[in-house]
Amino acid sequence: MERKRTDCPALPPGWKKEEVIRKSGLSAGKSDVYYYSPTGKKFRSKPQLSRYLGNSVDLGCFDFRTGKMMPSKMQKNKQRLRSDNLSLSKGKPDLNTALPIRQTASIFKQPVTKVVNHPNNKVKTDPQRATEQPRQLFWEKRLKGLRSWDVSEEALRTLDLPKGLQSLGPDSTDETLLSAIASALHMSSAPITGQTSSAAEKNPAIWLNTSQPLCKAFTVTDEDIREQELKVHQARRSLEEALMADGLARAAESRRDTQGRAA
DNA sequence: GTTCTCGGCCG
DNA sequence: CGGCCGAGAAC
Repeated sequence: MERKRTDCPALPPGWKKEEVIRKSGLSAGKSDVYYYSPTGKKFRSKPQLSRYLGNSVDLGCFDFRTGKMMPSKMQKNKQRLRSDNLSLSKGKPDLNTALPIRQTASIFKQPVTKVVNHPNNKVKTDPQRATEQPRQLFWEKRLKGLRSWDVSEEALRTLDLPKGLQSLGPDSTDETLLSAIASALHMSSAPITGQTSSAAEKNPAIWLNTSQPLCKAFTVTDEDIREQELKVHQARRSLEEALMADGLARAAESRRDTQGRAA
C-alpha cells in the first residue's frame, strides 16, 4: 500500500506528505494527496492548509499535488478583496490567521506563545505563568493619548463614559479610564467592579487590586443600561444603512461591468 | 466516536 | 480535467 509519509521540504520542518491511490470505483487510479502537520493533524486541501498556516507560510506558489514550490504558479494576481487592502497591510501580523493564535471563540484574537518540543529538551510546564504573570502597577498610563482616527486623520470623538465611572490612581484623569476598563474586559472573564477597597483611593500603590481596572467602584443603573441599549440600536441602524448603500453600489458596479463587456 | 475512501460538484 | 469537500463505509 501507499502508506508512506514523506518529508516535504517546501513546508516547515516536520510536515509530511502522503499520496494515496484510489483502488476501486469509477475514479480508480486517481490519487489523493494529504499533508500531516508536525502534530499529526491531517490536511486534505490547499485552502485547509493555508487557513492553518496563515501568514507564516506563503502558499501562493505551492503546488499541493506535488508538494513543491512552483515559480510558474506566481503572477496569479487575483483581484484582492477589500478587506485585504484596508485593515491588513503587510508587515503587521494578521491576528485572524497568523500563528500561533488561540483557537478559542473570541472576536478579540490574542497571540499566544508557542512552546515547541525539541528532541533533547524537556518542555517545562509552568501553570503559574498563565495566571500569575507579574504586571506593572499603573501600566495603563502607557495607553495615555491613544486615540482612534478616521480615514481623513480626523480624530474621532472619544466615548462619553457614564458619570459613575471615575478614574483612580496617579494623575487620575479620564484619559486612560476607557482603556483601563476595555483592557480589563479583554483580559479576564471575571466581573469588572472597579477598585472596591476604599483603601485603594488613599494609597493605590499599596492597596490596588491588580485584577481590576484603575477605576473606582461603581454601580450600573437602569438608565445606564437603557442608554447603552439605545447606542447599540443606533449603531445597528448605521450599519444597516452602510450595508444597504454598499450593496447598491456593488449592484450598480456589476451592472456597469456587464454592459461594458457587451458593448 | 474517528478515520478512510470515493463520488460528485464546481470552477 | 482536477481540486476540493461531503458523506457513506469501515473501523
